[in-house]
Amino acid sequence: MFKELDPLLHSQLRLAVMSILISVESADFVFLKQQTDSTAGNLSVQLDKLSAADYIVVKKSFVGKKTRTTCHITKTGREAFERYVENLKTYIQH
Amino acid sequence: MFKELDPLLHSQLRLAVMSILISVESADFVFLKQQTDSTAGNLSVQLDKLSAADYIVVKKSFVGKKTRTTCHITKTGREAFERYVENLKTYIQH
DNA sequence: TAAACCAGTTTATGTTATAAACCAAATGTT
DNA sequence: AACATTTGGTTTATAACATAAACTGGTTTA
Repeated sequence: MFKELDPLLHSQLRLAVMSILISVESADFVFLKQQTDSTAGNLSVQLDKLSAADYIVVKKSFVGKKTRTTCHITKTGREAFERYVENLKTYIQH
Repeated sequence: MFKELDPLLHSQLRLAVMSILISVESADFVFLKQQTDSTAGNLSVQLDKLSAADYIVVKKSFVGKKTRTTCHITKTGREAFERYVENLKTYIQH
């Protein structure tokens, strides 16, 4: 009846991050922080978790002298997100 | 952009319970346990939380000599669920 | 009358989400 | 130049949470 909800995605901030990353080639830390209205600490932790699960890839580079952390979604991440959304529908279709 | 997700509903088991209760007049403990495939302990705790928030009402009665715990959703609960679903759509519509 | 069962509740524990504190480098201010 | 502030994060501490395990109180069965 009810399908399992991937705990990694069933989290407000991680879901928001994935929701952004699924519709964009890549997004940097500052952009994600703005869009999700999160604190840097929280975002940093959640990006780590998503990247540890290979749902996203995090790249660090420089723009001039400033560091830039860029994220993009992986195939695994995209599939997990799609599955999460499908499974979620078993809860909210009434 | 992303709407807040009611933490009380953003929980797999509580969401499943509310999902059932929104489409039925009432449901008893044993039925909810079966449908959600949860343990009695977990279900008991989560029903308490939903009822503490006035999202559901829990009634205890007897059927013969056996106790029966029956639950039904409240107006508050119904509204919270509808809002949760609407807010969730800001995350999954892509 | 003891064992097993039913319908739950309470308690203990590991996990999680989150904020607070921190850090290093760059930039602005006097 | 020196000092403060901002930027772009990471690490750490903590409170809340989800969950399972243990327990309870009554009931049926052997």
